[in-house]
Amino acid sequence: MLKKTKYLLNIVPLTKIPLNREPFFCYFSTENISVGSLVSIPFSTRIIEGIVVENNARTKISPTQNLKNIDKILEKDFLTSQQIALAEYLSVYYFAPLGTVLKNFIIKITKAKIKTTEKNKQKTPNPPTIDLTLAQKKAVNAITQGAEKNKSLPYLLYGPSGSGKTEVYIHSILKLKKHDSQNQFLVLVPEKTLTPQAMERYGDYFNPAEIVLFSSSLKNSDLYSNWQNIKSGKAKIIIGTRMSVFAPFKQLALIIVDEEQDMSFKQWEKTPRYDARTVAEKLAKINDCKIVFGSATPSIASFYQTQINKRQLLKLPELELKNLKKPPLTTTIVDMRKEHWIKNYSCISKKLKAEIAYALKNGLQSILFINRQGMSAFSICNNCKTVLRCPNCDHALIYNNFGNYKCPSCSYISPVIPECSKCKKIIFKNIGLGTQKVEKEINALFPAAKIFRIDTENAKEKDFHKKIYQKISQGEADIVVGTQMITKGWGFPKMSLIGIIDADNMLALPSWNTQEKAWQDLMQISGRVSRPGAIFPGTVIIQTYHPENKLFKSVSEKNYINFYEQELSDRKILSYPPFNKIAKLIFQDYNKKKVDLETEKVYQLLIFADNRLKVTAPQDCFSAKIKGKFRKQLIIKFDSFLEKKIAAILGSLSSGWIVDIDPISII
DNA sequence: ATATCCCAGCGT
DNA sequence: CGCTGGGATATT
Repeated sequence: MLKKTKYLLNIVPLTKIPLNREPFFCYFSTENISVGSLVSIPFSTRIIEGIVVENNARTKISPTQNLKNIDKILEKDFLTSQQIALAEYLSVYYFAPLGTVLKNFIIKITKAKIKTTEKNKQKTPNPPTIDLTLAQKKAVNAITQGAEKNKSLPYLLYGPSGSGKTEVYIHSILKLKKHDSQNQFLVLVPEKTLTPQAMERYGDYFNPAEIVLFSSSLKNSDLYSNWQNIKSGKAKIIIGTRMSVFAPFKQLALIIVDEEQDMSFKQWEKTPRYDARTVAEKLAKINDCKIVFGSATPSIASFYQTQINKRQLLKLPELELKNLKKPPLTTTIVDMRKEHWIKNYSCISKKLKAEIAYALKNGLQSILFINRQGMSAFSICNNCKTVLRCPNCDHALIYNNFGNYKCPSCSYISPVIPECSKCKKIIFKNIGLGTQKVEKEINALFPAAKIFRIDTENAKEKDFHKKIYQKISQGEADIVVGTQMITKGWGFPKMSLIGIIDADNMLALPSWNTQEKAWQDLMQISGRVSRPGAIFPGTVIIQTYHPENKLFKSVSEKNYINFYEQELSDRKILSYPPFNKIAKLIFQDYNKKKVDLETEKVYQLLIFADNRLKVTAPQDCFSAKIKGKFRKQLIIKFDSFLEKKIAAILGSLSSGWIVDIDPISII
């Protein structure tokens, strides 16, 4: 009689396990289940999910110890070995528990209905016949050269908007697809760009059945069926947001990171705080495939890589198509200090007012960009000058037109007549600008103009974007006043003027990459009036109280290299990336004293660990209190040779700490 | 998630 | 001395 064989499995439970412990646990199973399988296991008093990371495991646990049996097999071969390798990399690099990381690779299994749209998908692609320019051909050749040996460096495809980067992507894919029809291609795009229009472009060249989207905005069932199609190899072109790096690729041949400079590739709100660009590069290594980063305004980090020969630069000149010539774009910097000399105290300069008037007269449209919603930045007590703050978050409250004050951080709304926390008086003065204030001023200046205001305040309505888009393109708006939201994607043929009302506001927050962010935003906004196919010359007016800032000069000249070199030298002086790495450590707790003690303790620990380590003393976070929790942070700047020392400390931090590697901001 | 362990703080 | 509540800790 055969003795019933028991197999040992090492399994990572999909839950938070402290970093300084082994992430897996050992279980018995009657079946030798393959690595990557999804199982359920008894864990303490509950049943949870886990991923098998080793089978036939030898365990250090003595035979006398009672190991539990796994509960059941949920799905064999759920994750590929490449996915597990990638998860392990993320866990180490970002100091995130492996179980938490693996959760990101799990797609909720739903009974995906067989799509009846299958018939729809039979439409055959209809590739336009376009002759690639010499530069485009060169880029395609570089990217696809030596399809069998993939030891090539990552590429940076650098070309202005309208230089034909997408054609390079598509033709590279076509070529590699021809080389091996089983090849898969990942196109990573920023969150805001993942639209049906983005897919149409690819739909012209590829059979729609082999293109899938991958993003959290998809319905669960769609996401799961796309996930399965990627896994089976049926899906060849995967277009998706940052989370797509976690997809179960079968035979990945090329990764494209489009709009590489976009900050939405970094997940900063929750663990793992990963950067899809960093992860994609690792993904390319693991899958032995090629990777291309594309941008019109590359990130400093990426361009620096080309300078130290870690990335290969491919340049595309502006396309000069006969009937799609870009109209000229003039960028003017307006010194707002001079407006005061001519007794203009409005937030609209004389120059901007004249340009708006000109646009109105000629039936053209304008955008006024202001980086803040509401009527003002903050409000102070008329009597004692105390700033009106949120009781939960300590954040300055923002006045809105309804007479009450709103917390931008936790959605607290004050009574219509709040009182000063200090002197109990009820009169407040609004300081600074907001969308509502600008809207009001414009209304006063141009009472006949049709004005649209776009900010998170009114964007909550369903299909708001679609409606607004339609209204603007039908000419129902003369002037659009808006925040960040208006910067992406849109292009209207009659849009000819952009006014940046308060450019200084973009530089107000002191972070290591504030200038880069402002540069990108300004370039992005300018792009709204200088699109190929636009009919009228574009005008950009930048209003500032600091016209001497070199950033504005680079922007008005559209000189990336100028900006890059200036910024790089500034960063070198301050030991910021790309010369050093940054880690942001935040500790939060309801008890303020505990926060003070804990942050000070870790601060001491860090500075005693190595005196070459640059650590800032504990400081209040930009939002010193969020939802009742007090927050303090430490910023570490470190060279890669100190990584091990840092790792030892970061790995042993108590719960309550948030670790953000390569943070998007240090405030 | 939750049972359990640990210990400060307190009452007898 | 024991009881209790809260926080930290371990979970195979």
